[in-house]
Amino acid sequence: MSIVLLAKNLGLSISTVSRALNGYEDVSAATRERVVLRAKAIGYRPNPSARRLGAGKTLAIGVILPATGSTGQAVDSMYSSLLGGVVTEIEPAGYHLLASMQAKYDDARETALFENFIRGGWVDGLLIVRTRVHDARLELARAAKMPFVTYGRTESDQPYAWVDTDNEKAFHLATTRLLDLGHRRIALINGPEEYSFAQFRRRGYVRALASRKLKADPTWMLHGDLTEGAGHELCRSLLIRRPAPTAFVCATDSMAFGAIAACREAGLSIGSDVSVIGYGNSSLSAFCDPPLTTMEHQVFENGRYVGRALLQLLRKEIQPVDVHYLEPVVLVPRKSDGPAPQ
Amino acid sequence: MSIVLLAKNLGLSISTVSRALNGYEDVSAATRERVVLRAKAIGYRPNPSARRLGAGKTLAIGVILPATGSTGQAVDSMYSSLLGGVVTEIEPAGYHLLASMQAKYDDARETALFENFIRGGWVDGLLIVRTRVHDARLELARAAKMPFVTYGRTESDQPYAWVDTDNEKAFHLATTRLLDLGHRRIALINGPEEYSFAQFRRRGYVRALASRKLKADPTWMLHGDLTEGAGHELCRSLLIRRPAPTAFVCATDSMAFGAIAACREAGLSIGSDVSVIGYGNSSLSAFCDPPLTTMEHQVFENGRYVGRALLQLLRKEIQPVDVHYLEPVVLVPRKSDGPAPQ
DNA sequence: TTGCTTGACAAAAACGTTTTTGTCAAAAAA
DNA sequence: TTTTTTGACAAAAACGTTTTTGTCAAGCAA
Repeated sequence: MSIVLLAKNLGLSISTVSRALNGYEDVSAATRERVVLRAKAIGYRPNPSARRLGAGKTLAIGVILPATGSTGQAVDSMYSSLLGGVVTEIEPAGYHLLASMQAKYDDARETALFENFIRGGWVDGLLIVRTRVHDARLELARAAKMPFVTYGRTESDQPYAWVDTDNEKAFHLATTRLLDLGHRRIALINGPEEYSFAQFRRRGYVRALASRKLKADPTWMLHGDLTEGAGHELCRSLLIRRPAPTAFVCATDSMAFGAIAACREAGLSIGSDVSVIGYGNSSLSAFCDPPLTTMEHQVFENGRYVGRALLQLLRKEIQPVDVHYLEPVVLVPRKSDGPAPQ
Repeated sequence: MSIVLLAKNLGLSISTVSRALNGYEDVSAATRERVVLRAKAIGYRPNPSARRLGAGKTLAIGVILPATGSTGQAVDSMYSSLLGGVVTEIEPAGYHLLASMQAKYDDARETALFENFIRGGWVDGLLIVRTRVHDARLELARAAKMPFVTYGRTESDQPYAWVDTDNEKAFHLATTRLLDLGHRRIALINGPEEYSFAQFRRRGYVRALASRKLKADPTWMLHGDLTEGAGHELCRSLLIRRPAPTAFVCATDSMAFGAIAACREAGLSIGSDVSVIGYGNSSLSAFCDPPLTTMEHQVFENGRYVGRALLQLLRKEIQPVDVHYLEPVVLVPRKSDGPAPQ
């Protein structure tokens, strides 16, 4: 069922039918309605491939999922929600999400893959996730004149469209909370330092300490991947120091659970001997023992924001500089933290 | 940089260049090599849209992610890994993954979306996830003559390509383990009953009981969504019964964590007063307290299997009937289960 | 020599749209 | 009345490939 048949069926030209369906003004309202009705009646669906070729658009948004973990086989589950939000917004506009994946962290390979993806003409726009402090992907996208939105900020001398969580505020909040509880030996169990979110978090932590005239000890700010295993390992390495920390701020709930495991193994009671704060408000955090004090993070909603921004950028309704959305972060107090032990 | 320019540059016809690049036999080896080299040198990349239109293929595999939860905003994080596996396999073959999403469970809307997706000519093949006992999507895909692989089995009178986990075996294994530990009052905290995996799990559970001449009590086989909240709620409703269960087999680790929370609230000691077994071997399960006895589930690897099967189906190298992969399941013993209390 | 096959390439059609340009009557302005 | 504008549609070009069909010389068999 092509547009040719539909046009024949209506006794109109192909161009009129096409323009009627696409809402152009040089088609009378009566004709437009007739076309739309008949199209629906006989089940006409424009062929996407032809549409793409004709219009020079792919009707797709691309995303390259970063694999994590040493085997490169795990994908951060957060992305499920993020992409869900993006799709929710772009789908009604006729766009789809084209997902690629970077099998394992490897800078040269990633660049090649990314380059091929954007220069190959697969997508009209791009979602760049898990930004690094210096992120080559932005240059590649710009060079290809490909509209993009980053999820997370990065260092760039030109304006770019970003959606991010207020990581600095979040960790300032968490650290301040612990300081208010009387803690003075607070450790930071952070994510990989090449990611910009880790830098923001560290900054929030350092600022909070500084505002109480405390100097952050670099050996108490550790980095690891965002897993229970890393959280466990890093926490253990901190607990054997003397004096040991009395509190831990962790980059993810997963890391916090790992840290809690390490504390328990050391015979410490969570929430009294030692305090742990996570990040993400995972569904589990309310059900573990003790319930985890953590920070709320609306990933799905952020995805929706990203989707809307991308659509507007594609339509040139806005400029990259107009997309600067910093999600506010809320602390969810539960039972994994408490007053500092004497 | 179109194929026209490349052809001109080489002094060859467009058709010869196209056929050379696509490895046809009616191009001499010398010419083919010359074309390939020159294409690389001047950075020629075939335009995907034109390729799709010309060849009548979309070079894309479609998947519709099911949203879960009452708000319809959560996407099961398992899919990140599954899709990661799929992409890993199809990417090198030049295929991409087109992800759509069903915003909220709604049968009519879902069918419409699915129909549009496959009839709209967006994809060459389909991944159907989270199969239901009776799944209308298979009929739709078949009617559209769209190759597909399901992740999970379903009831169908025709052969179809599926990849699934041996849910029945898994729950037989878990239940038998609890029986061997002396438990006689074992409850099943299952997933939503419309999903076929829930049926298989129930079957495994019932069979295990039957093999010890025990009859499964229907009121001890409960269904809920795959969250901590549901696990918590269901477990609590079971614990107030007299006699109460001494063991729980749960459909996911998340549900198990919820169940554990409920047991703890009831003052029960996990692993001695009461036993809980989860499913999925989530990264957390090794780090919680007590470490969770659960079942290993290789989602990423299953995704790879799905990807390979889809490619072979598209190339007509195999038939749907040839794709019946049942992932074996392994029980990972930890500390959340133990001998039945006296 | 003649006719048939084969190897290697070229020409042209096809894919199904969108977009640009063209047409022509009716309405409006000069 | 004549010219210009406008409204509504049609014709044709363009998008960049793949696929089908055609060509023609060289090689081979009759």
